[in-house]
Parts: sequence; structure tokens; C-alpha cells
Amino acid sequence: MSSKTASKTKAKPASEAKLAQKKSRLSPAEREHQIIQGAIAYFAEAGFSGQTRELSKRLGITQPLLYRYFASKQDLVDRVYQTVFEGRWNPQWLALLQDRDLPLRERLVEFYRQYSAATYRPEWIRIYMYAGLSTPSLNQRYIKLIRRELLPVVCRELRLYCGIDDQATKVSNEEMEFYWSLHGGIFYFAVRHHVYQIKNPVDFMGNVGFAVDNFLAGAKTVYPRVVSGR
Amino acid sequence: MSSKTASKTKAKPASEAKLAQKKSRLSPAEREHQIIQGAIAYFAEAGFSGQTRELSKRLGITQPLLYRYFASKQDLVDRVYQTVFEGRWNPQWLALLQDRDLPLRERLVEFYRQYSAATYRPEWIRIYMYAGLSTPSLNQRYIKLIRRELLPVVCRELRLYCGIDDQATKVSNEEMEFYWSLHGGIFYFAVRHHVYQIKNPVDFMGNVGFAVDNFLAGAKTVYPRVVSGR
DNA sequence: GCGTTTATTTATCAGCTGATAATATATCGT
DNA sequence: ACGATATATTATCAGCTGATAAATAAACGC
Repeated sequence: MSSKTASKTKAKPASEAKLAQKKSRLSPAEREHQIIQGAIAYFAEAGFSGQTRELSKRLGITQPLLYRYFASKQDLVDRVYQTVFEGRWNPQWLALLQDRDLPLRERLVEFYRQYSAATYRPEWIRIYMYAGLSTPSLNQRYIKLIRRELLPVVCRELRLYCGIDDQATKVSNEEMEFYWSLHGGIFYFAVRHHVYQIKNPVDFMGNVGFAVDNFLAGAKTVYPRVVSGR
Repeated sequence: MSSKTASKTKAKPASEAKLAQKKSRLSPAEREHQIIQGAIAYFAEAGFSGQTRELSKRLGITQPLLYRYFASKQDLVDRVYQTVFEGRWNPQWLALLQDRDLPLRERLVEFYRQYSAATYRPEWIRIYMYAGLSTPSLNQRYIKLIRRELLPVVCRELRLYCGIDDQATKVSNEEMEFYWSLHGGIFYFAVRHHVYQIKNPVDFMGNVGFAVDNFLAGAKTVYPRVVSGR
């Protein structure tokens, strides 16, 4: 602490400091951003029962300063939720999935390449799981997004792939759940990796490729039964 | 509190009380069991950052009494872990899965019927997820059990099913991960149900049936590629 | 029945935790 | 260079939380 105070008082402008920003006074926007990013990292690790003092320590600021930018801890937690969950969904993925110039297999593999890069990160998955255990409403909202945006589109492509020419009939719950067994299997691979920290020598995208191949090969015979309700 | 004290002082032995045990003095074994069961229910709901006072309140006992039976909160938590995770695995499942008189499809469906009844319960799944986020070593141990007991057996049956006569060669990581896409997909269905509390009108076992059918149908062509490494 | 044993409660502590008020200090306009 | 403004720190509080010690009361042995 004394060394920090010293360097602050002396104000060494020559060395930009070894670890990024050592500037003591930031603009409100910068500071807020820094706090949120730090909070994401910290809460992803410790959960939302993590303490404001420990967070401030990691940020290199004092604990009361948090309360200049956020009215309460819950306020900060809400901003973390919002930041992490918002804007992860890329609408362009729908165009990719519907691009019938590519084989469905390639579209799905490419989708999971991009989707996993956007969401299968430790901080996203861990905060997603922490949220699910304490405040499932957020996860419910996310799952609704998936059910509204992704699943109907994929299921219609699946129908075509399996030789079902009906594109009009609404995609049923059974169809969506059927597809979700693939989606969930892939997601759970990431959970094992990022939450349980299983060291896995198996290549993620390689595994996705096999899973998609297997799903599509089986779907040719099974999906029509799902659509017709057996 | 006053009514409780009154009934205790008056000692009404006639009415056995509406809600199970209202007996104030239990044997150490009974009390310990009661505390652990209550702790499982409470920590499954609130997570392991739940407070000992709230737990004791739900148990209808005072908070210091917990410390007569458990040296510390961590001690109690460890017992909860132990109780929840221990003895969930039924070795007979291996016999079921290897019973070649039944079609593999039926074996797998029956296995997931029994396995889900034993483990896909709110308290198990939620504690499993809480544990994973804070103390993944327990989950790692459980996953090791699955990799040691379940996966090699299933993968060998799968080899036979797909016309691969090799039963000697050690089951590879790739094979196990390949099967895990089915296993994880089914598990994640339960996670969505018990953790995110998604109300799902789709029948669980019906969904399992389709998932297994799909997996096996696809495996006929894809699994040989997994075994051979493409 | 009476004294011993032991399960349970009451009282209490020390450290933690979110939050606020008062104080200090860096930055900016002039 | 200086005062105004706003950022950041120090000091501090009230309630919570795990844990312990002393007091109470139910059950048990003889």
C-alpha cells in the first residue's frame, strides 16, 4: 500500500506501468467499464455471493468507490447479467443456417464454431450457471430466445433435409426438444470443460463434427417419426 | 415461538403433531440424519453460501445445535456432498447394459429410465451444479467414475452394434466423448428442467427414446469413423 | 424418586459485509 | 496559478454470520 501511495504521489508519468492502467483517476465511463469487466471476471469465479471488498481489491480501487458507480451490489450484479447475456446472439447465424447452397452439415458445424466462440467461454458459462441456480428467470429468457430464433429455423432445415416437404406447419415442442438433444450435448461438453474443468484431450470442433454427423445421419429416419408423433 | 415453547412445556403426547416429528429430544443418530436431510434440501435451494441460522430455522432447531453434530459448516457441507453423491451409482446397470438378449436400444432406454430416477432429481442436480462451480474436484471424481464404469462398457456394446468386432482394443477418448454427446444431451434436459425450471410439456422418457433411436441410427455409419479416427 | 448424563437452548463474541458520511486529492477551466 | 468540480480514499456503522460457552431441561440408570 505504501509503495502504491508513493508512486501515486510522485506521479511517474514516464513509465506507463507494467500492467495496463495504473492511472488513478479515470473518467466515469472508463471506471464504470473497468468495474463491470472486473465484476464479470470476479463473479464468474466466486459466484454472486462474492464480496465487494474482494472485487475492489482485484480492481485496485477502494470498496466504497464501487458505490459511486452502482447504487448497490445488486445493481452491479444486474449490470453484469445484462452485459454478459446481451448481444451474444448474432442474427446473421439465421442466414447462415438457412443458406441452402451449403450442405446442412456444414452450416451446423460452422454455426457451432461461431456460437461456441461467442458463448462457450468460462465467464459466460459460469455466470450462466450461477444465474440459473439463483435467478433462473434470466436463463428462461435466454432459452425463450433460442426457442424463438434458433430452433424453428433449424427444425425447418431439418425437415427439408429429411425429405419432409412441409415448411408451413408450426414446429412442435417435440421437434424442438429433439434438436435440443444435440444442442445440449454440445453445450454440456463446454460445461464439463469450463465449469468442472475437465482436461480433455479431445478436440472440441472435431467432437462437434462427429456429433452433427451422427445427429443428421440418424435424423433421416428418426426425425420424420418425431414430426409425425411416431 | 411462544406457542412452540408452550406446547413443549405442556408436553402434549396425545397428538403426534401434524408434521412428522415434533419430538424435541432426538437420539444423536436421528438428529444427525435429520440435519443432513434438511441441509441437502436447503443447500440445494440456496447454495452452499446459505446460512446456518436459516437452515436451523427450517429444521425447527436452534443454530448452535448444529455445532454439536458438526464441527463446522464446512463439515456439514462435506457430509451433504458425501450423502448426495455416494451410492447413486448402481453396479447392476452394467449387467443391464451388457445383457445382449435385449436390443441395445431397449437397454439404453431402460438404463436412462433408472439412471434418471436415481440422479435427475432437483437436489442432486442442483447440488451437483453448485459443487461444480465451487469445488469441481467432486464432479471430476464423479466424471471419472462414469468414464471408468459406464463409458467403456457402453462403447464396447456400441462397437458390436455397429459391426465392429474388436472388443479388445481400449476404448479411446474420442469414442467416450462421442457417446457423451448423447449422455450430456439427456442430462442437460434435466438441467433445464430442475435448474432453469423450464416447464416442458414434452415427456422425458419419450424424448430419451427419440434421442437414443437417433443416436443409434446415426452411430451405424458414424461410430466406425470415430473408432478408426476418421 | 433422585442424581447423573446429555440433548438442547440462551447469551454472546469476533470478524465479515454492504453501505454511508466525511475527508482528501487529482483534474480542468479560466 | 488558482479555485471549482468531481474522483477517490479514509473512517465508520449496523446487521449478519460462523462459532463458542454457559445455562436449561429432558431422559436414563439405579
